[in-house]
Amino acid sequence: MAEAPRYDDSLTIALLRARDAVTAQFRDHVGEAGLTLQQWRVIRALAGGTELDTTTLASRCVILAPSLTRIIRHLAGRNLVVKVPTRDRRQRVVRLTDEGEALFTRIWEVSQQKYAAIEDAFGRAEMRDLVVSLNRLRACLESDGAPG
Amino acid sequence: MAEAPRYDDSLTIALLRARDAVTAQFRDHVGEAGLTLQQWRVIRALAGGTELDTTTLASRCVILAPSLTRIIRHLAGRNLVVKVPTRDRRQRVVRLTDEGEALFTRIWEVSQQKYAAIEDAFGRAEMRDLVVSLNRLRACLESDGAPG
DNA sequence: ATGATTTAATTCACATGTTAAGTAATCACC
DNA sequence: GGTGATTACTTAACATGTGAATTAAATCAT
Repeated sequence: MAEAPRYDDSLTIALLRARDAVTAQFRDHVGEAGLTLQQWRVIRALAGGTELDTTTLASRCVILAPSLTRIIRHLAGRNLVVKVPTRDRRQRVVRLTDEGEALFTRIWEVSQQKYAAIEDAFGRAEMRDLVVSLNRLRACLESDGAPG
Repeated sequence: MAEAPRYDDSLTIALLRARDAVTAQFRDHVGEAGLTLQQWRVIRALAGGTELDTTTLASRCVILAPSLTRIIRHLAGRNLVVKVPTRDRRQRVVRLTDEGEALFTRIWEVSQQKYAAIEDAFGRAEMRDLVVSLNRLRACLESDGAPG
């Protein structure tokens, strides 16, 4: 068992590299608008007048709650999102401002093109299969199949 | 829970979620040994007496150079890695100490079991296909197929 | 050799990841 | 209708992600 572990085939590494490669396609464009990719995911999730609470936003954007708190504060400081009053005052529900919607629209158009370019390069069917496979992997693990 | 707007960049989200699900399988175990997952990747890459410079290490572990600088400093402070003298004195080549190798061995055994459990849950063939697919995706994007 | 250029790594500044602890509002229940 | 548990979020503390600037050492072109 002293054999040096093979590293290149590792699922973890493959996931990290693939994620890096994909996000790299968008980072510069989003960055030119003064947003990080995480901030952009939040903006996107709220586009079109959608109002969401922190927990739902965190889940959809795959961002942990403490990070989201900071991101929301940042975006609110730039007047891109605003708080929406709620019945349950523990919840923090936000939506985009007009300025936020405008920024979304500006970024979204090019972003879509870049996504389409990835589909073209990799193949539409293969990409759909890949997403299905990734989601199945997640389902397997989250249904408590693995931890020893 | 209201209607969820479709995420057209579901690939990004799927990658993030899958990565979270996979890393979650290892985080607790590695954490009990006092390591983060990134620190563990470094230890793992150096296991078995391997000597590597910062650039190679960063590439194999999918960690950016500035992060790696801090991680190496941290691990050196815990006496898990040491610097190896080099001809080119710009390079920083490191290897594990005996203590580092011992810690690796201790974690590696259980880690392997957890990895096998993932294979069992998801399917060995499917997992191999998934890794191939992820690597092909990366190859497509890095060969300059997409950026506008 | 000398200086310009390139390379390897680090530092800096800020944003996010991650866990644990804290706070305030709601809920369950008697 | 007040008390304890739960929920939703925030803060705090530290580690990493990220891009730009910096330092130090090797290489290159005269």
